[in-house]
Amino acid sequence: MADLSPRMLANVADYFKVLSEVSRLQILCELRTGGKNVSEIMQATGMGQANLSKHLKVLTQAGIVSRQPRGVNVFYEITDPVCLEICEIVCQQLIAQISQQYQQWQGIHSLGEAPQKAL
Amino acid sequence: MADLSPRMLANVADYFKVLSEVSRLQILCELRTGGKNVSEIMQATGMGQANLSKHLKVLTQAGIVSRQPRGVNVFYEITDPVCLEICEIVCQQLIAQISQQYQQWQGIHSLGEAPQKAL
DNA sequence: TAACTATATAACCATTTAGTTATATAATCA
DNA sequence: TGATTATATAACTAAATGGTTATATAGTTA
Repeated sequence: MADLSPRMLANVADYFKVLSEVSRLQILCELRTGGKNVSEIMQATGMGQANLSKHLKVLTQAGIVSRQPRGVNVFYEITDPVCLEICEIVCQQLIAQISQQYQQWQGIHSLGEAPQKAL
Repeated sequence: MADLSPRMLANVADYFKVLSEVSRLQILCELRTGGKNVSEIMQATGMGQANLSKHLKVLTQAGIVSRQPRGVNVFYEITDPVCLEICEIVCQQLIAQISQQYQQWQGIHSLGEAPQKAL
């Protein structure tokens, strides 16, 4: 954290809040491989139309995706690669946590028992 | 995002949710330079005692900080450097966004006007 | 053991927000 | 222009959550 002003902390918190909903992460997952219009995202995620529209608005206002009307459709695209970057980092961190917990569990249960069995 | 299972998405969302509150970011800021006990964090942040205790529980359960009772006091410490790493990345991203917006604004307002004045 | 201090928890309130339903807007086509 | 389709918005409900106050717990000291 380069800047520690309350203002900056609030902005960082807001950014994380946008990424703290499964529905919005789903949308970003679908857009990873390229932009899509609303109907395509709706079909891919199975979300309701109004709900999807609201989440897309949140992502757009956060500057994470861009909105481009194209005739009848509206095309959304990820404009902030950082969001995917930090998702990736968090994924790896969570996997590391779980792996670490398992190793601790294994260590506890191998005391005096047959440790090779678990492998 | 390496894994895209709904389970993993939910875990990622939960991780971001922990970081999506100013109070918890404040706590992490205070712990950046080293562990502190509750009283020290309370004084540094000005948070209420019960409120602080709840936030520390959330951070602990997320595996981001560790809890170590030491006599009467309880010592908290960051155990997950990834949380600071991604905060830093988001900070830089937000600064880049604002800088970019300013340059766009500047571009618009320099059309036909004296562009050097703004500098 | 009693008093004191540090921390955690319970109960409560107010606010926020995700999802749904219904409606509005805007573009296309007949 | 009217009908149709795609997207956005308004209104509402239910659930989650941050902050506060009061109380409980646990370690320390007299």
